[in-house]
Amino acid sequence: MKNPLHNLESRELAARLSAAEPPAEIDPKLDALVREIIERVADKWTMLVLEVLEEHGTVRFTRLGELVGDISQKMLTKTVRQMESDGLIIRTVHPVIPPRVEYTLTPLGHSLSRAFCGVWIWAEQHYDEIERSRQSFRRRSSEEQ
Amino acid sequence: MKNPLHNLESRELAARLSAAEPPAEIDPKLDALVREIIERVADKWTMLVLEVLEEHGTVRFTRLGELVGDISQKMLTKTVRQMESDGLIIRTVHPVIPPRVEYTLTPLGHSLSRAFCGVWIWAEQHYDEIERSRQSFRRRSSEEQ
DNA sequence: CTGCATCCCAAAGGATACTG
DNA sequence: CAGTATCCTTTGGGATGCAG
Repeated sequence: MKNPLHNLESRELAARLSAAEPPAEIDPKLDALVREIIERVADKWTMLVLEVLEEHGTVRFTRLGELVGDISQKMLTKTVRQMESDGLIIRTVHPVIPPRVEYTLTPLGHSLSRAFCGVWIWAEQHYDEIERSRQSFRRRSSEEQ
Repeated sequence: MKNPLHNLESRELAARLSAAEPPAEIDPKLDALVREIIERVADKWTMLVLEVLEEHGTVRFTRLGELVGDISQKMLTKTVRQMESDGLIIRTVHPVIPPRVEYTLTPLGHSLSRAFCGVWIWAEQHYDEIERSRQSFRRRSSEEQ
């Protein structure tokens, strides 16, 4: 029992067995898997790397870091390893000195990029609305004494 | 200078001024704003709460926690406060005892939900592909001695 | 150049107790 | 019920040094 909010099972269960709510239309295992993916993928560095590779194609390690922005090399390494493991990017090592390692999106990575594209557009369209909302929220918060 | 990967400005700048690369088509300030939104919004708890509210409409605090899953009440509070500040949800307090606080998506929240919908679908369609990719990655990693 | 290893600090997040 | 406050542990993530 990890979730402290989950201490009402009997009541919940009874309500669920008796009541209006349909008996859960989704497979809980699949749901957990999908959630795990969402949690993994809803990560700022992952999304930023994805975006950079979508825009610039094949990119080397250091250049990738520059394009992403304020990311440490440690986080960059970690992020690309994870993305490689998930099949989002391929990592090509050219056995030369100095080493040359290139990263590029896989078809799976491109498909995620397209899926996430809607969120970028949304952010561009609504950032000012969010900004205003934050200001009014701060105002409301401060004026309640 | 926050990014240790950024120590090549002079070369970079020269290359940028001289070369093939178009002189940056985007306003850096706006880019920073959009990135901040993405970083904020590409958060697992935010996305899960968004999804729950999209599916269940108006929901009370405790019920929201149950539906989201393994979230502590501390994180739930923090997440909904932030989402309220960003204008994604509205929080309605009914002055009764025991207190009744209800959360529901704003139009802005719904629009983000729709934008992020593509990622959910992507996750459902590709989770098995990711799973297989991870397994083969682990295999490749372990067999290189 | 592209990392990995290490140390270290700050932020995320859980557990528990308490309040209106 | 819906939080806030506190304490504590875990993780994220930067800095630095070193290796192939």
